[in-house]
Amino acid sequence: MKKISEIDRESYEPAYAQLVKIIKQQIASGDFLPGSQLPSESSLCRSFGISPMTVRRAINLLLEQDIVKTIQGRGTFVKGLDLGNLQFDLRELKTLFQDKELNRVKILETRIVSAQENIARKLEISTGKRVIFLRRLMFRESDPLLYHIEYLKYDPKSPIVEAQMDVTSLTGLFQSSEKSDIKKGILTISATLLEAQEAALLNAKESSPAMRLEHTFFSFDNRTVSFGWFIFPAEKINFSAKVGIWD
Amino acid sequence: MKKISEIDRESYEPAYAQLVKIIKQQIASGDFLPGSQLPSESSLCRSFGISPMTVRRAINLLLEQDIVKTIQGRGTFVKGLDLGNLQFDLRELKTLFQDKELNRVKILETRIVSAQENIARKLEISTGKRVIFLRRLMFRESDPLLYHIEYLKYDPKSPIVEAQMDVTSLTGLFQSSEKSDIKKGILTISATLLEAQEAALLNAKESSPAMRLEHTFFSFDNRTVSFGWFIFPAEKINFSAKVGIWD
DNA sequence: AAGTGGTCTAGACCACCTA
DNA sequence: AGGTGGTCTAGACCACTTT
Repeated sequence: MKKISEIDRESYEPAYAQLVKIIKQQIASGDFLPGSQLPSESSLCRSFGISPMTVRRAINLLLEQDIVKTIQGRGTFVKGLDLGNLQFDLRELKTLFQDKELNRVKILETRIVSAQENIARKLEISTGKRVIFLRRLMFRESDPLLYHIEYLKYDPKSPIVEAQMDVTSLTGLFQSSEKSDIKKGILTISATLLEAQEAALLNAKESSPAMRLEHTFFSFDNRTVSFGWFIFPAEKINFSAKVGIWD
Repeated sequence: MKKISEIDRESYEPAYAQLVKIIKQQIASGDFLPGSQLPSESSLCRSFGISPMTVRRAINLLLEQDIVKTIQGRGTFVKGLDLGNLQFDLRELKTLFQDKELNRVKILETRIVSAQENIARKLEISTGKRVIFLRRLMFRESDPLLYHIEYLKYDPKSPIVEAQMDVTSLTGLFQSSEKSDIKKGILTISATLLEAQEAALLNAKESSPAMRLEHTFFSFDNRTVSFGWFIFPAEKINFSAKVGIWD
């Protein structure tokens, strides 16, 4: 039960974080192979001179990172790779919206239209009702990158329309926007081909591959307030994810 | 400082999980709007009759779920939606590989070839060196769904080749595979068009949209062991993600 | 000075598994 | 019975922000 490494109590880095690092490093260097059992929690307490709660917290973090799995009464074991838990995030998109100066959003069209059948169904209203129709184009250094189409529910009785439009604005969505009227949303990503109009706007070839990110947003009373989709050419952006132990 | 709800100490559900539910429910029902401040941790301790560590754990979970943000010395605040932290997972793919009986994997080709320049660069070997070339097709109920191409580094001196092939098998990757030789991997998802051969195999039309999931895997000594990609027609699969508070 | 989040302790008790 | 993970306590101390 030798200590490979020790917790530095003077460090600004919390003990649990240090323990996470140590264990990850030991796994990465092959001290513990996938499938093998880690030292028990009480053993780790003794080895590192820290209390059970601190060890537990470190283990919980390793669990979240999908590096380890626990079986009550048996022990803690090193996991192998598992693509099923792979997660792609949209940080790349987020960074695009960070710098407001460099990246502008151009509103191509905004008007009130009668909802067609498919839109009405998505917004949970009756066909023909009025909805707000939006078309936006977003640039990265004057290069068109993202085309956005959105249908917003229009309620003249409670005209929070401007607030909705602000909230649903691109910059608002990709920053941590406070005070929004939106409680939840569901997004779906898929592959598609650029139509003529889209290709022209995005400065790309017609029928070339593109990613389509469809969204539906709901208000705090669980009613649909917005439906739409983003289109971006495949060669201009893509998403990456890492699995396993990266250091 | 009225209690809206209480912790049930008889429940099998841990106190911290119950507190998470209660706070989420209160936010979802509009008791705390985005931007507003939550009761302090000590206040929550008193209100619910639980200890600081238990409250802390609940807050940490809300932080992970991106529902709340904390500022030391100021308080805990409700966050609005933030698509920047949106995460897509491949659970849908994973479930496909769960039932081994229904979904079979057909190996179309497996042979040793000389590495072309681009493959050699990916595998960090010199051009012309021998690599293992694999082509697989995966079915969902006799419907071709996934086409997989992979190049494996071939090292005759330490012929762990079979182990590698097993590890890199589709079923192995999407289940929680123990004892793999792979330490980490990086995946990139993008949109593409089906080429003639791909379309024929996948029972789809040529030049129709498809998702491409490229992967590179590394061994425990940080050397590249595998490079390849999955192709699946857009209409047969897509990925969803939820944001905000869903219950 | 008082209130806030953040870390940590040194035990306790429970549920589960193996022997 | 003894070891394992899992939860929880009732305090302590610290860093930070506001008053």
